[in-house]
Amino acid sequence: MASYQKLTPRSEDYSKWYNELVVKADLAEQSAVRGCMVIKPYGYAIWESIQAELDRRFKEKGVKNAYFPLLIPKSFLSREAEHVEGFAKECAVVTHHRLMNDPNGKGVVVDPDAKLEEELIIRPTSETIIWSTYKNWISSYRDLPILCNQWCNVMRWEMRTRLFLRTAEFLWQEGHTAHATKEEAEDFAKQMLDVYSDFVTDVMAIPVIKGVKSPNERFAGALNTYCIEAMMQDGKALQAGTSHFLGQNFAKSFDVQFLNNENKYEYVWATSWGVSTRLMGALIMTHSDDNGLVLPPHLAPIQVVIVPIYKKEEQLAELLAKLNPIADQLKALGIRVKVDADSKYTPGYKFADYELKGVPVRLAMGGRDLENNTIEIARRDTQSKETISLDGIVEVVKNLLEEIQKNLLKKALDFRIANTREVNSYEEFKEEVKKGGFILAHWDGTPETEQKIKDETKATIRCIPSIELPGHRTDEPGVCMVTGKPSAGRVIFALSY
RNA sequence: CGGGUAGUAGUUCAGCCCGGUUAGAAUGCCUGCUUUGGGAGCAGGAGGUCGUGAGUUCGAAUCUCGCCUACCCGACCA
Repeated sequence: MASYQKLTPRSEDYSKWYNELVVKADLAEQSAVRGCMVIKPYGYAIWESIQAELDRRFKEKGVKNAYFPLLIPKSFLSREAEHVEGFAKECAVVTHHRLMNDPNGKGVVVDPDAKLEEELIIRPTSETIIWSTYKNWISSYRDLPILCNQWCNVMRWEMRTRLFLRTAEFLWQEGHTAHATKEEAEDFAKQMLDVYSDFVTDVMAIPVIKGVKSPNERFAGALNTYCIEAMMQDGKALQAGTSHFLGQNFAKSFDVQFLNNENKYEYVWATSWGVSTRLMGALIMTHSDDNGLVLPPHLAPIQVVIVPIYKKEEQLAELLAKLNPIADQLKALGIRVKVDADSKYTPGYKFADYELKGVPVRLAMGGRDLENNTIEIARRDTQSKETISLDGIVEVVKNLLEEIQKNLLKKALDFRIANTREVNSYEEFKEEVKKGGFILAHWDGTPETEQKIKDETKATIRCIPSIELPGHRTDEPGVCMVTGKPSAGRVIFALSY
């Protein structure tokens, strides 16, 4: 059960607040293995909602789910030069296939005779195993496009881990598509970014900026990485999703060619795109407050909790006679409702606990309400509550859920706008970066300059925005704040997760 | 992976410096009664090989070393 202790306030220690919230809201906890988390039922329910909604949207694009193996032959990774360079440092490697009793002691040890001929790596991403497979699936332009996605776990041996934000093992989906033309592949990568952007905005109520990654931040092996970037409450940026145009890099590395309608061989064009359990971190750090989690209604496992306040069993029966029909009507509208008549906890305890868990709307009814034909309705996002007439309560709740959804998005967007600013000199930039938020500045487009800025300020280019930002023009030319060389437009700099 | 800090009941922590009764507290948990409009009260009860493995010692939660895990700062990264 939840602890009585309050969360560390965000203003005191943001990082501590986050860590405590994840555990106390019952989302996830540490496991015995470094960097690997246990996602608890309440947290997993949220992830399942994310999965279900995204999966539906993928399928609308014609994407089909499949499954590729966890283990990848070590040699596959090195087929694509940049890819191996990007991932080699953080791969877990399987070297043996058997254990044996320790001949001089207790327990078991690795059997030295069971060494694998070729070592296997645990997938940090699946491009290589998938492209080695696609080679067998593709021979003609009639086989294209191939649009596959898999929901799975991957492992990257991280040095410094945090629940949901950066774990050694994490859950994600990875889509991998094969196309006959460059234009089609590039277009598909952008379409999938739109899917992410719409989902994160409409369902998670997190405003995002669509854009393109600078070369330094590009996915290892991609020609272009499109991304959505969100701003957390502490002003740091978080990459919420990426979609890559892979060109023909993997097709060439794995020799995947098709015969076009002129009977000529061509290499296949590829994309890959993914979002991970990191979205859970984005969700938490966008909306939640010092009292706990705040969930957007579209994603909340429980959207409405109903708490009867009673003194005697007879009174509970009387209250439930009123409350159960309300719950049924809400359920009939597809609203996820929980009636909590458990006598084990007092109403006050329940109020605090459901706030910690982020339930968007709470209804409470007691003796006074019975007399007056009223009910108390409280919303999690603003922490406000009022007592209203029972008449039309179902409609009121339904509308309130939508209002909360909108309000959360607006609040987050207002915050982002308030913390986005233009900077023109590098001196000013150095000062402004420390304050957090997004900084729009001119950059000469070279990796060297980007690296210099990163080394000196820790800020990186989050993206070259491809959408209009409220109150700012980013597409006007200027001069690089560092080198004075020409710049095509402003890019977004920030400290990031 | 480097530097720092920490690990004792489900949880938060005291005890450790200065080794020596049966290792404590709060909270949570279980039982009963009583309560229930913002984390209720009383009574009783269960719960620990002190992260782990070695070592020092007559004796280790306490001293030494290795390892594991977490947190903070770096490097790296979704």
